[in-house]
Amino acid sequence: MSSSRPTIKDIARVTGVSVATVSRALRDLPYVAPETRSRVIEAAAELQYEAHPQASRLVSGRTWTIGVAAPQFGTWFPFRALGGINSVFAQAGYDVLISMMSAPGDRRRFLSDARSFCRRVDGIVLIDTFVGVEGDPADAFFDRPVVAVGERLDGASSITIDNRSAARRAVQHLVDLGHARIGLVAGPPLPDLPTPVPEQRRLGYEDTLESAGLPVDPELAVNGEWTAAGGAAALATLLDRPNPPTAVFCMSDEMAFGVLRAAARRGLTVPADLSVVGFDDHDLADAMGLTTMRQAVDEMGVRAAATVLGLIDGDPVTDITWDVPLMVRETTAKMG
Amino acid sequence: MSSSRPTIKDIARVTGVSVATVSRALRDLPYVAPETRSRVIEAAAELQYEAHPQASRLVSGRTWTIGVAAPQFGTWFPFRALGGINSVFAQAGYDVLISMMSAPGDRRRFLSDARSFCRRVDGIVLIDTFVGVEGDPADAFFDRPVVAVGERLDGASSITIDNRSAARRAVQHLVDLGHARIGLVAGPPLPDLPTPVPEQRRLGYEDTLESAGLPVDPELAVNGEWTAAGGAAALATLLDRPNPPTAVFCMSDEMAFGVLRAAARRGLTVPADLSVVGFDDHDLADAMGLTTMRQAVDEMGVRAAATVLGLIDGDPVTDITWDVPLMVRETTAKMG
DNA sequence: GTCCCGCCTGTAAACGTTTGCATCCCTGGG
DNA sequence: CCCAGGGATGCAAACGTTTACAGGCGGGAC
Repeated sequence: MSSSRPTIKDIARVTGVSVATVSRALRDLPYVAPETRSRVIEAAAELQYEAHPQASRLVSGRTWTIGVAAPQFGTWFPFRALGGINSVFAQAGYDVLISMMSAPGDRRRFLSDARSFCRRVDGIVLIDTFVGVEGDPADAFFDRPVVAVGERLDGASSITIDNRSAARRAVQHLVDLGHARIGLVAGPPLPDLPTPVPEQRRLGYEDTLESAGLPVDPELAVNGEWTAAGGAAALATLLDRPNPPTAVFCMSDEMAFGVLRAAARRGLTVPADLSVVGFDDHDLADAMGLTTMRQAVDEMGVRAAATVLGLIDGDPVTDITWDVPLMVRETTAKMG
Repeated sequence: MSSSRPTIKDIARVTGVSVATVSRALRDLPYVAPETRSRVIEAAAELQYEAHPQASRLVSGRTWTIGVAAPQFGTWFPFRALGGINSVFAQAGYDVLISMMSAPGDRRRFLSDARSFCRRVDGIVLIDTFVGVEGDPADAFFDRPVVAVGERLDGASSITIDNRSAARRAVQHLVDLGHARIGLVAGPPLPDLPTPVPEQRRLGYEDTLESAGLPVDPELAVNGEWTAAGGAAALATLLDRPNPPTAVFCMSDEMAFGVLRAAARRGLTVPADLSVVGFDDHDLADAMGLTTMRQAVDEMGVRAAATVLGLIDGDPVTDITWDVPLMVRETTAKMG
């Protein structure tokens, strides 16, 4: 009784009104006399009263919490998105509960526990979880409003980019500079994460070559890991080909960084000897002078969060396609 | 009644026992007949029953949630730590609630709302929040077990590194290679985040110079932002000095990346013309060949999480100092 | 002077668990 | 044969809110 936190009853006793009135006064509900309300608010401030979250959640059903599911590949993309997402929810008074998928099997586990996850949250943001690829709509997994970032999902709002078109434009940039032998540093399909992204980016690459009348040479496309080391290894492979490329398109900036380094080690100057374009606009891309396709991940996160709040308020489901502009910097130049 | 989730009462009705027995059976408490227990478990599985989190939290006081507070400077450090932290808690059946501090003022707000944050969690992990610098112990803010990563905090367990000693060893490495003019690319104090880290690293830098009998030349120490661009700008400044350094120690890897790029632009070869050592062991450090001081952030996160779980179980408060080994790679070489 | 209606307030029933306590039954020891 | 004791179970009271419902009170319309 001494040190424990004050309850709504304490406020009621102190102010001489009922708990119902206190509850109404504190939540700005109508039908409370102005003078009563201010007395209650004052007493609550005095006693440093705060409603017990679990109690109010139990009865009202609102958890004032949003769940965010994110993969842990790379560290860059999901965290940036999380930053944007968090800022909106913090502002709106929501807590953010995260479910990170790091180990293999985590994704499956998340999906099978999805309904239990839903009970703790009022809405859900999915980052690159590719829930829809199995063909089920959102409500097969979730009974809360859902926004998917990175994929379309039936029954959920979505924020996506057009990977194919973006890749097309990246490669077109190289074509426009006069390059005819353009390599592809591709990321492999991810184990445990059925993403169509690598395939889309590859298709975009091929689209542009074909429309430019250039041959699609399988020798010029190599898979590396989705890391800088993978990019470096991939470039090494490309440069060992009998007829190496004069430019490369990398499916991610991290791979592009590896490519830049591997090129330097081989004594090649970028962009004089080799043009490089990446994908993402990684935090370091600007400082590295990397030409790349810009995904404004934090802004996408902000938008995703706002969309969830809208869904909770009854807004209809929407699909948003995000613009991915080409950022020309210093790793691409006219063919020699 | 039709579509809503089953409650403990439904299980009780189906199995013909009381709700109390169901509750005990499902939580592995003693005093339940083996046959009763299995009947209950079976029925629960059949109906896909799961206890309502808010209800059980309300009465038991356990939230089965851990709060993690992290700054958003850089994107690398806190997210890596979060990965490690999350893996442990997921394993242990805890949810993870995050409180990211991105905007100026967020830190103060977090601290003033700390008690309210506590009500939602059973324990707290603080990443580089520097709560202790004001001189108050942990229980001035929190009434839950706390583990601080990156600082010591009275009344809380902690996982820290010795920044001064690590910086000393980084610079000693350069001294050992024969360098006599060693630059410092320092990060500035962070607005809104009273961290002693930059000062400690600077002191370590000076320690080594002094013990090596080298002058501490203020011309050789410059502040850049804690970014690659900041590092690049800092190096440019250093190289414009009348008597430029032959080696630099950078307070972070991101700054070091900027330094590497700025060096290349100036036509300097690393490490032939300039040795560079960083601090952190950023995800890209290995691929970039950067010599650096390794902070195994994910492992620190794992340890921090395990420590919180220990505190919840009644373990005593402990302070752990993490080892920061020098990773010699390809950006440092013998002088001349 | 009534009546009606709308503002304000209180009473009490949820919400779905956990848990202290009482009860019942069965077994084994005296 | 009785009684102590402990395992198994049920009853009911919490936990701290929100909210449906029922009044009470006052003022304006008639």
